[in-house]
Amino acid sequence: MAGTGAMMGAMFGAETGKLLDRAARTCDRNGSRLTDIRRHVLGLVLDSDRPVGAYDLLDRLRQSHKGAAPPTVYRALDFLQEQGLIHKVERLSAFVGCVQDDRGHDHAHHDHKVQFLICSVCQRTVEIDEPRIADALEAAAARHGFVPRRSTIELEGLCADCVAEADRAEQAREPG
Amino acid sequence: MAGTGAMMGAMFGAETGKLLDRAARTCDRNGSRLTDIRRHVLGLVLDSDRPVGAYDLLDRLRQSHKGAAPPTVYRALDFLQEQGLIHKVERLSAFVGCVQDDRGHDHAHHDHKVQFLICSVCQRTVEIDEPRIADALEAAAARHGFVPRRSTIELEGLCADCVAEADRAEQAREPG
DNA sequence: AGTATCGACGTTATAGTATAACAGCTCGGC
DNA sequence: GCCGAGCTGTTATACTATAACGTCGATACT
Repeated sequence: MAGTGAMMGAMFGAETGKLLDRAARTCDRNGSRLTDIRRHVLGLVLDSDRPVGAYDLLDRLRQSHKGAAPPTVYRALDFLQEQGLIHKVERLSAFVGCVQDDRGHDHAHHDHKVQFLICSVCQRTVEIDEPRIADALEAAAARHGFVPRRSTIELEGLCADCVAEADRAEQAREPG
Repeated sequence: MAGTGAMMGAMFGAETGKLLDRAARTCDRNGSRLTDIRRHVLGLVLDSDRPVGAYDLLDRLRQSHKGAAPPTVYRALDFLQEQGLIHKVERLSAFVGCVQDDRGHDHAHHDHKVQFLICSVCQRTVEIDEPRIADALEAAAARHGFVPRRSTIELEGLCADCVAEADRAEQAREPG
């Protein structure tokens, strides 16, 4: 019986496990509690290779937490967003993990400077971090006397893989 | 009985009326039909000084179109977005008008290069058009082999008016 | 130990946003 | 007149999110 927290870790792969441990340390530093449910939800998000919707998470969470209901998962998601451990992709109403380096840059600042590239075909979403984009937006805002708080910068289109795939399909139809 | 279309125009103010006529010409040029319902929904959006939700529009639409249901308004909204006559503000799940100059710049291009400043307090939302922001985002996308289609660039914060209001309230509490 | 408090969670109900599916109608071209 | 395409009517339902209230357990202070 070497601690239930450690048992939870075993439910995810090694890679995810490392990230979860890192997240736990982040929460410790913030004086907040990464409970079993929160840790589990974070694990589910991290284990996915694309953004996950709240009700998808709920279905998966129920496999281990029978009593889980929508508020269960939304509360966990709210917490994880506050900790900067996940982000919401607005266009998809779905969530992606964002576990930084331990000594990673200031999250409070980082949090509203993130950008996403969202593939319309495969839904895979990558986070990019080009401060100049958010900076340009904030500069424009300042010219309107606008005080910024949170930005949503998302670009929907085709990822490199799906472009290549589409090209291949095109070639097949018109081999000349 | 001088045409029902003209009668519809009378339901909105002069300013909105002009924009509606302009929108009608845009649709003509595109070979698409600005029907009564679509025109009415566009008028309601244009008449509001802040973004309007679909079900708000539905309530208002029902005052003249008794049988209107959610699909009625969503269809109109889809059409108007395709025509570039309105935009959706993702953070609010609400819609704002965007009727350009008659000889306005290319809409297909414009459409995915728009940015919004959204006030958390009063909800008023202004559209800004800083090509450099969208350009920077697309340049970053290109470096990932990503082919862009539509961007969502929204900044939530406090508009100049609400900042001033907040300052005044602050002064009142601490007059020193 | 007693107890006040606070944060997390359980549970039920409901609000808010959006679309599926199919039927009927109208308008313009033939 | 008839056909086809596009627009609308209608019903039902899916999906996303939160309100409201009760319980429980850990913590800290007495």
